[in-house]
Amino acid sequence: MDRVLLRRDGDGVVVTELADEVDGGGTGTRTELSADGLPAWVGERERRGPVRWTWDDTTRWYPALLDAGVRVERCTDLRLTGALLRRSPLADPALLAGEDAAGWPALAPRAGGDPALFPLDDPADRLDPLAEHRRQQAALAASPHRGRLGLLTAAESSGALAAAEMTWAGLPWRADEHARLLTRLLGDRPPAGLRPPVLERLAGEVRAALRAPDLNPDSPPALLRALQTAGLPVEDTRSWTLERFEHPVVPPLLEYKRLARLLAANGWSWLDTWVRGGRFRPVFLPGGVVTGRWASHGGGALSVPVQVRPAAVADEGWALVVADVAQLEPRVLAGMSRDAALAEAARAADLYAGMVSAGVVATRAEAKLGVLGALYGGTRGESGRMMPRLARRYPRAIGLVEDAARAGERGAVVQTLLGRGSPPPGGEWAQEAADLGEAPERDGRDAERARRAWGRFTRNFVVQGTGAEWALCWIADLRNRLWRLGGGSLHERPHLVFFLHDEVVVHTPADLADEVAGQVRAAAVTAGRLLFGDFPLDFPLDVSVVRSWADAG
DNA sequence: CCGCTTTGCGCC
DNA sequence: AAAGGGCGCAAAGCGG
Repeated sequence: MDRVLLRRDGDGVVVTELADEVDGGGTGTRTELSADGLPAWVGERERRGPVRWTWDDTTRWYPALLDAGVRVERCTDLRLTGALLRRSPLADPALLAGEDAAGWPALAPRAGGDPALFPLDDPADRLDPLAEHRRQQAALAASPHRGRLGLLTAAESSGALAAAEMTWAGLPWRADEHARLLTRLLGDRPPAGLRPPVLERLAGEVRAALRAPDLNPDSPPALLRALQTAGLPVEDTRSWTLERFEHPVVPPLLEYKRLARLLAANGWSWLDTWVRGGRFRPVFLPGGVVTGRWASHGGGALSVPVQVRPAAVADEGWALVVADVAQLEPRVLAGMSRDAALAEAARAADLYAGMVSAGVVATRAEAKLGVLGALYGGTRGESGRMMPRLARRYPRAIGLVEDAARAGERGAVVQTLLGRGSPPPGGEWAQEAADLGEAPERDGRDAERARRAWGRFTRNFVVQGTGAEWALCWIADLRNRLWRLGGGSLHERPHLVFFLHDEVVVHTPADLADEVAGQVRAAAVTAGRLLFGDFPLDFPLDVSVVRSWADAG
């Protein structure tokens, strides 16, 4: 595989052919290009044969290439792979140290919006991508688990390409459908600063039921006081708290909260801000979550409510292929722990049903509670009562998450199957996480509680993180399969438009939709093999071919 | 007035 | 005895 390094140099670009071997280390042909000339050069080189483009950060290079109609097959995103290697217990930190090494972890992705290829004073320009590449190759080569880390870094980089392409293509979004939906639920769009009619009516009902004529139901403290004055013994105003009470205020208040949430999160101003030219274009941030899940920026992409999904509609003559994995995390746990009994339950399309038929638990609900408790560290109530039974029937799986929890409690770092390391306790991420939670530790009990909380985090980390690795492999393989299905440029072929942890949406010409569905399944099989080899484990998908996202599932 | 924190809720 | 993971976002509240 040829490897070509790109780096900015003043107003231009320096392109260097690299030898892929570490020791070879030599650099070959060096070409200088203008920024304008880059896309054509990349496109031509890509057509000539397989290349792994090596650059500091995909968000700094790829959007401009896509705008110019150039799609690349593979890359190394040094920002992302460096972050992986520097935190991985499978890589030697000494090999990653160097003069400009400190700048790499600090490098932030470019959050889009700014189409300029070369912004002024980019901190990335003070970094040396060739030196960083050599450090990373050395760390990979010296790792006792070179294969796993190599797969992980390749998958992470593919994810960066997929993420950029998804933002570029956008999720098809019918603003007219969305507006119709809002009007149906909320009434006509009000002038700025006023409530829509339906909310105004519900607010009136809430005020009447609480005998609080001036109440602003959007203010939690005011609402709490009004509820308490009306005799409701509540300590907060959450919906699930209110649900427990029979009081005339509850139905209109719950309805008010539901609709106020819709207005605030996905109302008319969301539409104005985030939908342009029939597309919703969130920015996806691969590796944005410590576990390896993606984060997102803009428009709340990772929590598009079911309520507004009717507005995601394929173009005329096109279809959406929506696919999600059933119970990804318990299946991944079965694979990484090589727990044959849990894998056997996972043979069924519904893992929880598989547990029932194996006689482990009596009902599906119990199975789900027990499994979620094992993944999250829930030990209270019914979830906790299931644990001994699960531990007896699935000793390897439960043992793996228990070990991860104990490791976290004693301050050790844990890792995913492919070697992503958990953040160290007491480190930056841990501080932020703790700050969001409780007050500083004051005594032994608080310290003990914090240790347990960290154990729950590391317990979940190994499973959530390995699940994210499966999903990365899935979309990386799917991305290439989709490219081979069609012809023309990216937006003329079937292409990914959305990804959410264990779910993908593909926008495709309608006549290719069934083929796309097949490729989505084939990619899932590939992902399972890449992570778990020939360990017998199913990842059943729920795949729908639909016009609107709302019709999936 | 701004910027940060808190609250609550959407997704997995 | 108690013990539920990860995010993003908007509005209200609060302090400077």
